[in-house]
Amino acid sequence: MAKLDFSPIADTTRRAEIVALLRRAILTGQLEPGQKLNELRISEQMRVSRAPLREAMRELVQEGVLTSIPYAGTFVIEVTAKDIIDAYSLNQVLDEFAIEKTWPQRDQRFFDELDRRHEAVKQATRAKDTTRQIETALQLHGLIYEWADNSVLLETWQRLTSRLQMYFALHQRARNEPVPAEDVHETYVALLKGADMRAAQRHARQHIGLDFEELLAYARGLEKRASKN
Amino acid sequence: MAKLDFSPIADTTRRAEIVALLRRAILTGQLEPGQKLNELRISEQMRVSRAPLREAMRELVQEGVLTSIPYAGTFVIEVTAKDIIDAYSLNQVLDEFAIEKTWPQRDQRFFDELDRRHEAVKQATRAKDTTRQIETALQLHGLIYEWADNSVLLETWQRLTSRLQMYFALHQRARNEPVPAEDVHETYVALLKGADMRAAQRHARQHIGLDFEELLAYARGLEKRASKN
DNA sequence: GACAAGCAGATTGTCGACAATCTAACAAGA
DNA sequence: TCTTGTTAGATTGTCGACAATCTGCTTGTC
Repeated sequence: MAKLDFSPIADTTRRAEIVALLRRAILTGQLEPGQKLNELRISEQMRVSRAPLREAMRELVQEGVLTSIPYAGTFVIEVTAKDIIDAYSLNQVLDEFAIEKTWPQRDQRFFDELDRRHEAVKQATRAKDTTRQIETALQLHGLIYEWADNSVLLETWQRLTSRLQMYFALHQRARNEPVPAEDVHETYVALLKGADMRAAQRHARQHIGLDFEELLAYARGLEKRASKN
Repeated sequence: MAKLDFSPIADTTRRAEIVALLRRAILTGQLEPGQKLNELRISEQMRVSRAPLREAMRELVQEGVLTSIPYAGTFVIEVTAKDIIDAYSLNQVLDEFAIEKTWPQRDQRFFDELDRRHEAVKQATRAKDTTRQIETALQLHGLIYEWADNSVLLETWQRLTSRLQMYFALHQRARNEPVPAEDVHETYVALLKGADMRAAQRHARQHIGLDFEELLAYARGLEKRASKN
């Protein structure tokens, strides 16, 4: 018999679908930071009872994109400048580690996948689909984590990604500008294919630092608005 | 009026208590890796309905100490040698980062807290309370994370800690030996009080590496047993 | 005896209803 | 006017029952 590896079949619980729906709504900014999630209203809209909805919300709380106060409600997390700084500085450290672990494991499959994801970003950019652009850019960036062969690291990155995606989405949504058409990932991809690991690590630090400044400015704006209340 | 800052009052939901109970049972090794958690049985034992129990289990799944398969059940995670290696190597990186961030913020309160936690470890060691010894040692270790002033880093550490605690507990339980009476944290504490940050970082790497070898041997043993089935 | 179909029991997933708690508006008193 | 007590409404937390799914056994067939 030919050895064929099937992917696990999809989770067919309502809970899993609710998690996906809610996560997407949060990460694309459709649900705004600080907003309260009314269980009854949402469960009616989704045509689902509160039980699986509540379980889904528990997962997202643990995932870090929701926060829950007993008997008061569950809310989308607030975004502060400090949160963004914290997430980014940790991300830099993890990037370095991921690159180090991935480096000796790079092979043709890695390079192919790298190109594939890079292409996906370019396509989303051409289509001016900002949401998808953010998604694909993070997926491109996540490859080094998937290749690092460290399950705990990968988990950590995925948690971090949720927030980064949310931050970027809010940022994009706020400035409401056409996205940059130039390809900012060209150098990154080239360095990952190259022979100088240190250079790749350095670039990851700086490359990330680029959008960081903008993001930070946005977060500071948020805080200023909040303090006026 | 005297300015007194109250700590937030405790969560008084059944769910929160169930989470605490289950987590403790898992992290102390009372619930063995791979073991299935029967919802009905547990809910009856705790005199609680399945709803809050299930929500609690969702949290622990997301926390990484349980794993869930739809319509099949929820299980305590299995521990493999690779998991331990992964957790440890990430922990080393995070330690370095935490020390770096904590370093300029060290003050008298930090040193006092350091001594307090160190004392707690020594006390647990004298009392030969292995469970508590693991707990307090991890708390001592966690101080640099609390002091680093990076919420995302702290979260990450707490997730990692859960597993580390579980690994240590299983290890202790397996070898069933009296715990080391000598104080292995003396140098670590001294270095954190000192002036040489690099030295502290180096020691964190090595100090952790110490028990690591033993832990790894235990994990390898586990895998050997598993493969016999 | 080997094997597939089908059935029974157990377990998880989901539902609708009730209990506990919070919030905000209002009334009463200093 | 400010504070405190009360109450009604809304919302979250919890419960017990039902539906969907899985597992292992039995039965029948070859």
